[in-house]
Amino acid sequence: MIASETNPQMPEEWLACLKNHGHRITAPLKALVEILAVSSRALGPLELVELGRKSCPGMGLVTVYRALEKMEEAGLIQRVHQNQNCNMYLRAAHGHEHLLLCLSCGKIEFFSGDNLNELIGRIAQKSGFVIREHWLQLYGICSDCQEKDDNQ
Amino acid sequence: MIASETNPQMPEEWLACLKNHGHRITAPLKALVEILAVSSRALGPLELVELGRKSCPGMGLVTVYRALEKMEEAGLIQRVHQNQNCNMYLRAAHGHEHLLLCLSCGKIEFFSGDNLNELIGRIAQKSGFVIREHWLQLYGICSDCQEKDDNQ
DNA sequence: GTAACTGCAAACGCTTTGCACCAAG
DNA sequence: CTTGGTGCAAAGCGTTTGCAGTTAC
Repeated sequence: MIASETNPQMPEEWLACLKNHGHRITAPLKALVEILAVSSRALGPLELVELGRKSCPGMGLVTVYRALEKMEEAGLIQRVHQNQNCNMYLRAAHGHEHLLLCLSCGKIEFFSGDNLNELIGRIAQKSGFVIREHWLQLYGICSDCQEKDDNQ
Repeated sequence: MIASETNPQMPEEWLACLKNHGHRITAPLKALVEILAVSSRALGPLELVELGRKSCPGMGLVTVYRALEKMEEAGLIQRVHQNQNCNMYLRAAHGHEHLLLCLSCGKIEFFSGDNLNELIGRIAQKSGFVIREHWLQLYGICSDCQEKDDNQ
């Protein structure tokens, strides 16, 4: 099972978390939470206003930036780094998850179960570094996009 | 042995490579190559102009951007992604190298010898993705910075 | 000699800040 | 009622583009 299967109760949990962090639950924030909590793609500020305006017309771009700041600080979302755009956001990893990104459609799944301890120990010894964290991402083509390619 | 040990002949090889790509070898380009080919830290445009002006006074920031474009296109440098700044450049990885970054001083070493085939195969099977590439980075504290911390 | 490269200045686009009004609690 | 949040407009900042002069080859 892949961990990115969406959990329909998540938006409510996000709002509770944001409330706990001292933030008010406003319509724009709620709209953005409902988008980001279930998105299987990383989204940038411009996409987020556009999507957000569907349920919250007139939402300003500035509000998106401020909401992203709050959600990131609350540990709900993470910035996704890709070759080009590093300003896209996705729900934060739970525990020891890493990202698997589709190079064609941008879909992202989470995976876990890497065991890098042996490698990390070896590199630490060779380099003299004390290793604090690691960052692993896999890039490929998701099954939907493979089918699309086959049909062309 | 860590692969980032600098190779003194590298700047000349970079210039030959850039020439092969149809670029003229000018003073600013040469100065920037001499900096980037041997740097053990990722450098941003502003740091690069500043460093470049030591051997090439009056160098413009625009020239740095254009030189970076050429070097990246020629495969000589890569963009380094970090939590904050994603606009810093380092020599490109040779073959199957990955990065090991010092969180304290920014020093970067290359390492190789990861074996993720088993993991990649398992994730491919579970997710249905065809995996094309992977991206692995380790973050830690280098031995110099460990000593500094000890002395404080 | 010619075309690519340079540095400057202006333009551009994304992000942040200031502010008056609004609304959550 | 209080104060954090909103949307607008303006400012800020890193990057890109246009251009006339310069230089590699």
